[in-house]
Amino acid sequence: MATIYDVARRAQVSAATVSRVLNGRQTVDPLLAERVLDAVAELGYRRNAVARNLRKRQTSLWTVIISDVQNPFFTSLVRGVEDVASAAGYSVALCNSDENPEKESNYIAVALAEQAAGLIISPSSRHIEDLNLLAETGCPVVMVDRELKGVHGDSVLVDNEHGAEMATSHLIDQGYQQIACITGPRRLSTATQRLRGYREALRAAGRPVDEALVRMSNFREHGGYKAMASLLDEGAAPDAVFTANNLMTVGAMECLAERGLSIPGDVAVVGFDELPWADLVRPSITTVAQPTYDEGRAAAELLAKRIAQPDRKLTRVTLHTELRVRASSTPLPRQG
Amino acid sequence: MATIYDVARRAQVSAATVSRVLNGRQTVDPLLAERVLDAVAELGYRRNAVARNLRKRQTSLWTVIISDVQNPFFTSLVRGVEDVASAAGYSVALCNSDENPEKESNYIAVALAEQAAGLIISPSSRHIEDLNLLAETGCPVVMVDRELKGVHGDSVLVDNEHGAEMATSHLIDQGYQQIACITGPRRLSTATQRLRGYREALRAAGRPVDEALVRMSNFREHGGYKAMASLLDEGAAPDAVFTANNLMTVGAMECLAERGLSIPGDVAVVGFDELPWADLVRPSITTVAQPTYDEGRAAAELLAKRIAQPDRKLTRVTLHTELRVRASSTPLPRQG
DNA sequence: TTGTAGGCGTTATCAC
DNA sequence: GTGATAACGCCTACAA
Repeated sequence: MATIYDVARRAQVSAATVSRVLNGRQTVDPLLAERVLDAVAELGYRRNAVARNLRKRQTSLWTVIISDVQNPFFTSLVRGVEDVASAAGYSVALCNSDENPEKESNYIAVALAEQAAGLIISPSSRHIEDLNLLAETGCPVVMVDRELKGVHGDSVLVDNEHGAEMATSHLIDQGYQQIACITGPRRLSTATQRLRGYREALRAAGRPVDEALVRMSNFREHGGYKAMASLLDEGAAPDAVFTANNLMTVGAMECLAERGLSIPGDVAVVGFDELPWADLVRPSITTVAQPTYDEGRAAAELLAKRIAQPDRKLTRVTLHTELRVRASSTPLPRQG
Repeated sequence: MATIYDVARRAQVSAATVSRVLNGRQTVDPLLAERVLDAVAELGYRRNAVARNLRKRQTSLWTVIISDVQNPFFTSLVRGVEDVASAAGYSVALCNSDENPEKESNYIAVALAEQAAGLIISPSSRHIEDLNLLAETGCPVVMVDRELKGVHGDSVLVDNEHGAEMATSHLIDQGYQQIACITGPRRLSTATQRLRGYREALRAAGRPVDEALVRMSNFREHGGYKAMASLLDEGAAPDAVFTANNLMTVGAMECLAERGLSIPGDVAVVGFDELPWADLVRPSITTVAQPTYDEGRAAAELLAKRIAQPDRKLTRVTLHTELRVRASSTPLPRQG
């Protein structure tokens, strides 16, 4: 590979001049600039980003750590991040923690070692210290989807509690009596907030909260399946269920189908998060929809702003969810 | 941030010794090693990967460029890559070209500038020269899913033609007469190979290939929708359709549903690629399934091998597809 | 405006 | 086995 010195020699200027031409900040004699550009083209010179990063002590790479690449919620979010990032001149490296604390920790370490310019993360565990270390060394951290108290960073969330309340109230309004809830692991703010919304809705309607109707699972498809099975097997006899994320909704529905239970005839279903191709699934599923793409955009915008002004006040953006009523929770109008 | 010199000073050794301890290749007096490790812990020292990469002239980062993060086919593939990569001590940075040649080109340039240790790509355009440049500078390239002739690199493919043939023959066997085909853009090998398999199956059955029944679209959901609409509107009157990827299958089905056409009663459907949650979709869809996860693994294994032995013979791995017959192509057993 | 020179943090090559 | 010392390729005071 040609270096800046090779270019300099060929253009008969100093390496400094080459650097200046390439970075375009300072004024350079047009004649020299042209010679440099010619030499660059002739040699096929490409700047070594590693050397540049070492010298400048910073990269133009953002690290994005999401907790599940296979969940369409996150991939849509990533699209939002990418669009903003590339408009702002950054590249995005996506990492998949797979809800695995060890992998997450690993990727945080890589971001630190590689001097990432910024990190956007949907935390799947409580690596508060690691994240703060990152922030201290000048790599701003933005949390998305999930909150992690004690981390010095901006965050983008949705009104989880409100969304869960809407979902549950809707089931109450539809006349269901034994409404179950399948939520995620206690360590994740989304899981606990959605559970809180469920409880709040019951309380507001004067209903008791029956703990036998609540399951904490793992936000994965199989987790939803197992939780649903456990609800049915242990005699809680739900006539409706609120599932706190999209993959668990799928799992729960598979469990119901396997047992020959009809939706919503035997058990009604409302899920948090949209499912892609919702229109191909029968029955179509009532969901609490999040603005996933916009969450990604918002996170990226916060990151870009913080890089520009490191001492900016910490901000927390909350976006809104929306209840989309479909067939899985509306028993009356029987389809022909 | 502490540097290696800070550690050296604290441990009262030279920087070289610290480096040796950290890299563990050479033998170091256990006493000194312990002092070094203590100093590392006390200072919270973390090695600067950028400096290390500059000096070693190589990274431990793999770049993976896929053409659509939102397509579950690719996310599953990425999981395969990740598992092998992390076992081999590499980190994976995922980039989404979004079937956009410009974005792709950009990410290739980044991989080059950042001195990636290797690149796995599902090419969405014909940047043959860029990829060869990469390969020449010591960053091996592995192509996956799609073939790009003239690129110096290994590749992992599936038997696209055979899969398409199975799909089409199956429709013929089921008695369909007017079998349409919706495939992807001509520049992608997957699109042309699957089209070829479709034609081959018709020919083998002694059927004419009616070009009015063929559409080349873009491998996206909306593309499948439009192609299906065009088939219906322009009077080709298909009674079955073979769609050459998963997203277009969804689009085509949506189009059929919108027009009140039943599947498979009015039009049968067989799609290439599995759909996630295929069991929730009604009717369930007959597909040509690919071993997506294994494709990722295979690509990663080829990359690891090539890094170990740069002069290894170029190899091309072909994995097998499998026809999974479901309800969308089997008219007879009417479901109650 | 241009060139010289030093350093970003590591690792590799020498002597010792 | 250990310690100086010189790169790796680039950017940026500073001097000219």
